[in-house]
Amino acid sequence: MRRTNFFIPTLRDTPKDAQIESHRLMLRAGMIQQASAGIYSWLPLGFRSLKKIEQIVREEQNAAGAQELLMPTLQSADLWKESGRYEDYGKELLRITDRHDRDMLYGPTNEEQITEIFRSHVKSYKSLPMNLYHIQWKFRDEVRPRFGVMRGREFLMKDAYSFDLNYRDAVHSYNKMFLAYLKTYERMGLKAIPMMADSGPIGGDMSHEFVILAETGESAVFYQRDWFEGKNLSALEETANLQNLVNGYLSKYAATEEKHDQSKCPINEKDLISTRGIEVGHIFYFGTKYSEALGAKITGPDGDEAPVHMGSYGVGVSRLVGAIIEASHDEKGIVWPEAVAPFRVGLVNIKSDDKKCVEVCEDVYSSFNETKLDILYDDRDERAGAKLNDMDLIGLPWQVIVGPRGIKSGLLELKNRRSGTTEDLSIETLKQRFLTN
RNA sequence: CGGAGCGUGGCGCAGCCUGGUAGCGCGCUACACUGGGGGUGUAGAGGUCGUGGGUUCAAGUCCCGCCGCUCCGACCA
Repeated sequence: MRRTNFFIPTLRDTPKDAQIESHRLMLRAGMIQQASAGIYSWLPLGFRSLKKIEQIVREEQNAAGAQELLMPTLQSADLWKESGRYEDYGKELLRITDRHDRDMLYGPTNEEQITEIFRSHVKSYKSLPMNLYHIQWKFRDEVRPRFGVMRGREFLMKDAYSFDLNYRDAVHSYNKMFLAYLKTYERMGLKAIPMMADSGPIGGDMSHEFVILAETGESAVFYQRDWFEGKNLSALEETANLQNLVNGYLSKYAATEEKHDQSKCPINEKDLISTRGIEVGHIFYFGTKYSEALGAKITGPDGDEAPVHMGSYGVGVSRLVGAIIEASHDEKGIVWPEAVAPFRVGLVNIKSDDKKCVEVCEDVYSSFNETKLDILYDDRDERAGAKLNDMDLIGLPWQVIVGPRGIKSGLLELKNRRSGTTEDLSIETLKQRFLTN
């Protein structure tokens, strides 16, 4: 993509409303624009990262055997009255009335809807296990939205719902999701810790929050000092016993503020790290809470009918964009992990009226494009400083810098955004580095 | 929902106390010089001062209502 054809309204000044670094950077890098409190438009650059994150979530859900579908954002209130949550959910639920004066709501979550789908089609244990998910916009009318997309009112979330015959099978489904989550976050370059958590208004008795550590995180978290030792996700292959794998992750102490009680904590205070974290996923097993309320019953092998056992599994997709930036930035701007960067490589022409520089840039640009490798070519007629600062702000993992200085000896510069290290390469070496394999 | 604050060109702000020609920096447009970390000069464009009412000869400025946004707290993916 050419920068002159790609809308990135970067800001030099920091908008005063932004309070935390990820929010400031998203605004400055031209990724989002606030539409109203807690509601954002995703501009092209932000949209690209959002979609990359969404796609990783999707791939890992599919790999774990979940099936994607899509449920609407607007729901009839009827099902919610049936489950009792229309009354219970309180003011966070955005209630709407249509022209016929029917009660509607903008879904904050979809347990009722998915249960309705399930109950009208699935009657036998032979169809189980089943896990259905969608990636859809949700709305929770937070009293006080803040921190940009990390705590918006409208947000994009992946929510999966598992259906099983009994508790034992449900735990297996839960474990599969548990491990899928670890893989998902790892692919995004994040270290997420599963923590014992409260299940909140969704209800249930087994629940974990996936938390990434960040000083500016919204909640206090506690975990054992040596938590990360011996954790190896590549051991997550299907060969092993799922429960053992999960147990391995849960063997060391980690809990959110609500669940943590120092007086009852098995870990000595000096071996415990107290910091802050951002919740980027939450999984629940809640048994038959909704299936009973909504009459989602299945017939077992013994011929008896019983409510299906359910779990739900959320990933805050839009929140992750902010969370990743919160966990990965420096004083110059964003530092994207490669898998979720809006573009993998940024190409900077230092001297845009130099014929030779243009020629080399066009060469690099077209050969990267041919292989569908994400590249953003800053072809604007700006000063070098402006382009380089912008590139650092946007935070693409690699910068290819083309200027007259290097061109003389047939070299261009490759800079790693994270480490800041640069090396001089020939065009051919550069192409080989990125375009092979 | 309790407490606090802010709405003035695209962004950041001054002007309000003490009423009297709407300003600054950045950005934007054109041209020239310039060209490896946001350069310089010249000439420009751009504002219903959130909104409705009131006081006054006169309101960005004073008074009242409303709306929006932000911060602290309580709450949450």
